[in-house]
Amino acid sequence: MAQISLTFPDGNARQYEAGVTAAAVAADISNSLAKKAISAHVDGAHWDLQWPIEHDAKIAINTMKDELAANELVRHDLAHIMARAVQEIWPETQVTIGPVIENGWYYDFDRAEPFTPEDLGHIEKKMKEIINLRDAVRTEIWPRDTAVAYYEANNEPYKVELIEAIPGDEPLRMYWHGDWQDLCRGPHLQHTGQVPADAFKLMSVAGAYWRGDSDRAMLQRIYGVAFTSKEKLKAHLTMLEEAAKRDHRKLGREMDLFHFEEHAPGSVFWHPAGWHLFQTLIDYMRRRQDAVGYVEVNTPDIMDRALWETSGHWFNYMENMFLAKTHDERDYALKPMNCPGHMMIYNHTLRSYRDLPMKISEFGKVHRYEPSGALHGLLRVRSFTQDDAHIYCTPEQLTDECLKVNDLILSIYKDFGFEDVHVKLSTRPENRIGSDESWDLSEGALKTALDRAGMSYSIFEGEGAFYGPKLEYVLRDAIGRDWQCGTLQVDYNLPERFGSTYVTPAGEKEAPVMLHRALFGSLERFTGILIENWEGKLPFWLAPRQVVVASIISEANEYVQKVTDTLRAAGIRAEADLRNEKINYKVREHSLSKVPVILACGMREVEEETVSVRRLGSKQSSVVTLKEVTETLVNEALAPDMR
RNA sequence: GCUGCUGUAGCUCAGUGGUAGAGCGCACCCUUGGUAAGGGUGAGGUCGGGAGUUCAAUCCUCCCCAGCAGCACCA
Repeated sequence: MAQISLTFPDGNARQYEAGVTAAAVAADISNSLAKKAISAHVDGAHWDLQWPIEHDAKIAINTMKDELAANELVRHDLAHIMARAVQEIWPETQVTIGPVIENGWYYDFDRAEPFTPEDLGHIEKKMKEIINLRDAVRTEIWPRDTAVAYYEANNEPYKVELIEAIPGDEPLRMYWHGDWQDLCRGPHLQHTGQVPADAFKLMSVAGAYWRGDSDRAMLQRIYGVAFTSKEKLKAHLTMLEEAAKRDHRKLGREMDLFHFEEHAPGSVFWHPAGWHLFQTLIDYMRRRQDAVGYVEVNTPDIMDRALWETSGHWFNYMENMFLAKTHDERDYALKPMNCPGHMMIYNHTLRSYRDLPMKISEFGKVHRYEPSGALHGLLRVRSFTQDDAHIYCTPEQLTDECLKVNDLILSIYKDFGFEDVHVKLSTRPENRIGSDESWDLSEGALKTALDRAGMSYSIFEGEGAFYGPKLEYVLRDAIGRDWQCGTLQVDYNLPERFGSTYVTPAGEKEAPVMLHRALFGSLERFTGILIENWEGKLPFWLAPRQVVVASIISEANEYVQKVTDTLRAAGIRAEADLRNEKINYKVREHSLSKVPVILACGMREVEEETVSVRRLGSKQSSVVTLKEVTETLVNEALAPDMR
């Protein structure tokens, strides 16, 4: 028997016979480790304790204390245990796939009857029974024919399809949790009792397409969350409750920012306060763009079909477009993008290389007929305002311009408190226009710009727009959720389709390259993200209602009005609250609606020409002079780029 | 769009085969109160829309619309 050498994390090595299992290695170290062991890492690969090790390797034995490995195993075993529970309760149910995801797992089932919320309770109970059985987990590698025959005999066509999709040279591994069997890559725990029975919870049932394909069967997916301890589960559930409190749809109502109506699904009715916030964002962006050479334009919302045929939208984007036919049968469409309008402006006169790069911006309201199920508050709407711009430049200027956009976008996100930004590069999709050469060039330009900026990014093959590849800027908010906002796209196609040119130094006409970019992305979405990120407690400069001046007794009303007028004259958004209510009541109400500053005035303040300042989130108040508070607030009201 | 669930007063929700209720909010009155709900009175609803079953539908059935969760799609 050949000998192999296994090196432990502390640098020591031991000799074993080839084919030794990680479990045997653990047992060789100590009995207690053998009991506590859950898996191993062998040369960095997550390794089932039952798998044989054939070669010299680095090895580390994992216990429940190794959080990453433990979570993966617990969640993966729970996926199997849940599938077993479901098949024990409803034997006619077919199983498909059940992967580990962030915080838990899911498993997709095919069953005629829908699972109900009550069913989840029954399944959970059955799962706990299975865990208590402490059934051994074992694994084998099967020949392909045997596996296919087995699943055909058991009427599990989904599994047969899965096997057929696995490359022929890959071994097929089977796992058993007790008598229940599943095709699975592994690794797994040693017995079901290793799963903490009190640290998981089934969360919800939802539809999901087989293999993620909307043309295929709709399965039923059960989601679960699981951790290594009851406390961690509890912490996760608490976090979910916190996230629910931040829901911008709820806060939008409480802060009286906007609402939706069933006759305009996916379109926002902005209330005065919400619209003020929206305009504050536009003012800010307009200043930032003015500072770096953009010019602002405005183009029509409804344009003739012919324009959309030229741009390619009519044939490539039709299902997302709102159409408008007039009584005389002329076909128009509401713009789903601003680019064709900007092409008209670019093309309106002869352009010189001296005009480039030319940066045309527009706060353009676009309409897209999104699938009904996609709508989600402000974050996914059917009519939205883009902080859109198109940069026309020469091929030589392209990379530099991409870099400038990248710099601007990062600087802007920073002003809003977002420093954790991920970039996704989406490359040519199947449904596209333009030559492969132009796609090579545009994808290359984006990659070069990212590399030069030293940005890390992930590539999403085939997810670009139909006219060009795109960078997507994804923001991570205060509670770790990701939101796609800004975008930068390179386009060789539209200038060509619209016959756009510029005159070169040599007097020849050439086609410019075009960049599409949006930094907030959608003002609606960005507003929603800001609300959630700050839990409605917006920074002073963004808060639509900045100050409420509240009287404590009615004798102070005149003074309250004077304070309010003083602040308003200084440019602060202040309101007087002279209602015949107790100060407790006023404080509570304005705190709930997230007004950042409450200034209370009673007779003391009247006599001393002061105000009692209470900041949102603070339980304390401090008395300062009217002059002083005005100066402080005027300073705080400045946007970050004005300071 | 797909699967499941939901739709009752401005908001949050209870309720019933015999045409409706609470709390908050709103209006009015009393109360002038010092930092997260003072008290009283009152006004608000074709029970999402349409059709069907029934002597009778807010409730049961079907269709449509909208919302929620997830999937698919996306800024």
